Amino acid sequence: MDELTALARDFKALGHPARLAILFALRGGEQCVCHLESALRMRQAYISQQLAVLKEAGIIQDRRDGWNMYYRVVRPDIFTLIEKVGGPASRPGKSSRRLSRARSSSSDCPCPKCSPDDGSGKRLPHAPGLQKSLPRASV
Amino acid sequence: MDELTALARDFKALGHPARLAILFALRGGEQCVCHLESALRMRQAYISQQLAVLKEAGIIQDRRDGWNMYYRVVRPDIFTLIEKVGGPASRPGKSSRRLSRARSSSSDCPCPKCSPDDGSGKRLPHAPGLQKSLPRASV
DNA sequence: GTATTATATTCAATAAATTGAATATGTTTT
DNA sequence: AAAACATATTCAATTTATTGAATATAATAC
Repeated sequence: MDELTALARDFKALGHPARLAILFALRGGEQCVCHLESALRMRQAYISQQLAVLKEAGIIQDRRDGWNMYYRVVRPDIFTLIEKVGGPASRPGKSSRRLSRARSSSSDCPCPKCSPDDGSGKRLPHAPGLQKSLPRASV
Repeated sequence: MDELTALARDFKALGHPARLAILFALRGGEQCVCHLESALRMRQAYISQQLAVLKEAGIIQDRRDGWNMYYRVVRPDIFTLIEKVGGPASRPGKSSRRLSRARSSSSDCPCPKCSPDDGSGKRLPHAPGLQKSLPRASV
């Protein structure tokens, strides 16, 4: 690929507020999706989509551990980069709630990293997930 | 505007190979559009469009001098930035000719900066520019 | 096995970016 | 004034990004 095109592709991957918010959330190290869901107050599917973009761009990588997928930034220069453009850019928690809500609070992430086994193993079971695969219109 | 959104907007402006090529061409200082046209081998209208995007993003500013518009980068941090991500990124002339051709060669820019008065004032007059404003369909 | 949990993918509708072509605007020259 | 020049804008067609909703997949618990 053209060198300028490759560079432009990097910038394009960074050119989205939700993706930047995710990257800021990953500053301290790897995090699972459910943690991002809690911390950023975005829907799970939406986060997964944006993570896929960042992964495709080679900025992050993932790792599975049981139920959880942990994502991490594999190009630390990205952070020095972000600070370069934005000036301070050092308060990840201040992401506004423009994006749709998901989990109720930031302390709501059930992954072993965020809640290192508090004894009460059960967490609010939600509506039984019956998922009948209804056939789609043929066109 | 949201801080992340503002930052994302900056990155988005950089997320295009033609705009990066323009920025590289402006590294040495201000240049007129006709110079960019020659140096980058892109059509004039196309360059103007991309310049407008960069200007809108606050990355460049312009200055008129007689016939010519001179553009300059008003945020030098942009360059340190570009080198950060792309690695070397130091040969602006290597831009591939994926984009349509315009002037015949790089030594073809007629602005006073590039051709500081060579005496032979005349340069290839092209077809007489008759521009009848034909009315457009009403919808 | 089934149910549950965490995450990913697909679909679809809309919005925005890309880019060539045509034309308009502003400046200088004559 | 008109002509020539440098640059900007508009239009339109196409492609790509965005994003909510629904559903699928993979791992674990039972």
